[in-house]
Amino acid sequence: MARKPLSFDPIDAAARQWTARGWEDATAGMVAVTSVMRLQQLMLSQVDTALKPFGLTFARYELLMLLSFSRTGSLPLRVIGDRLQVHATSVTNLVDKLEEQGLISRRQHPQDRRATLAELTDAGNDVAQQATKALNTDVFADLGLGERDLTQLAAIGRRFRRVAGDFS
Amino acid sequence: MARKPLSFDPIDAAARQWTARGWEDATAGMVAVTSVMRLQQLMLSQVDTALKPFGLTFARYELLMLLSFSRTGSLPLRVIGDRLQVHATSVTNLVDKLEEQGLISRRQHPQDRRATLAELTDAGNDVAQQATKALNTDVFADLGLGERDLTQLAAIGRRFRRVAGDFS
DNA sequence: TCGATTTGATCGGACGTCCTACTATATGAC
DNA sequence: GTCATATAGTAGGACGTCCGATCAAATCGA
Repeated sequence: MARKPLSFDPIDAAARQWTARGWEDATAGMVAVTSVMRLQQLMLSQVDTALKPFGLTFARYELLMLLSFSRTGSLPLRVIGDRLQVHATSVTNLVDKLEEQGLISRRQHPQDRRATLAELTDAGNDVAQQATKALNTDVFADLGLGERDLTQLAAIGRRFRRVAGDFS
Repeated sequence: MARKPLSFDPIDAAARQWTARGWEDATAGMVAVTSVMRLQQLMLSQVDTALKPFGLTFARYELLMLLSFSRTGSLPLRVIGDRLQVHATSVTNLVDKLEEQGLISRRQHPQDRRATLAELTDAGNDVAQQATKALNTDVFADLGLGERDLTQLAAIGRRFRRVAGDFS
């Protein structure tokens, strides 16, 4: 798990290069983007590790939870893609895998014959609940950041997502 | 490019579900992780779009810039992996592609016969400089976040990366 | 009503990431 | 000096993401 830490902050090193070359008006943006890239990598790694015993990845877990939050335990693939903010082909891919695992099943949409519903199976529901428990205690409940950092991170993220057109 | 925005914030919706089910001690962490995932997706998309005219992705661009910042324009693959915080196989993969594009070349390490150096070519250096210009003006200089948000994001990211063991 | 357009889902391909396994070389211990 | 261990890089495979193209079904417009 643990690779040996560097003796310096690589992003800070990049920032110094940026400034030294006269790109100071872009330095803050470069640092922000690079930081988010690394944060995602680290967080995803922690999450996937916690999910591994259940045969899940974060992407599959999110799909499962989305279904478990829905009224009927089923949603059209199109809606899943919208909510999860991923491409339609990614949804097809995830649904294929989860269906192989027996955690969801595909059904015909009653009205629209083009559409397909993904429906949670009993096994899928069980796994989702257990995985949530593990994820909450092993990762989400203690990320290593203070309450204040978490709040600010959420707020900044929300602003960026709104500006980027995720929601209005 | 623009998918139609949702009428609500999907992460906020998830947060309400979390709290409603009594997982409030994990809600803030879940929101932080999910936000970072989405931020990364959005930022990477913007960056890759800006880089596309140069035949580059962000991963390849970072490798190029790392070399351009080095004294000799060349680094052992191992060092590249450490700095970029990616797996050795990812480095091999990136170096393969960049070498095919003629932007870098592989060389023998003078001392260690196991090791390989990646060296920037003249073409690689040119592309890196042009790509940086585009990236700085098109993306980094105006992310859509305020100065304050950028600073806080960098600070929070730095704390998390340190706790996660990236550097000391 | 009937043709044109849009929409839902899938296939094939590219990309970057990780992991395990493997080879070759270097280093350390005795 | 020799053997055991650690390190550098690569091969093969899995995963999730995206894009472009495709096909069928729904919807819109004249």
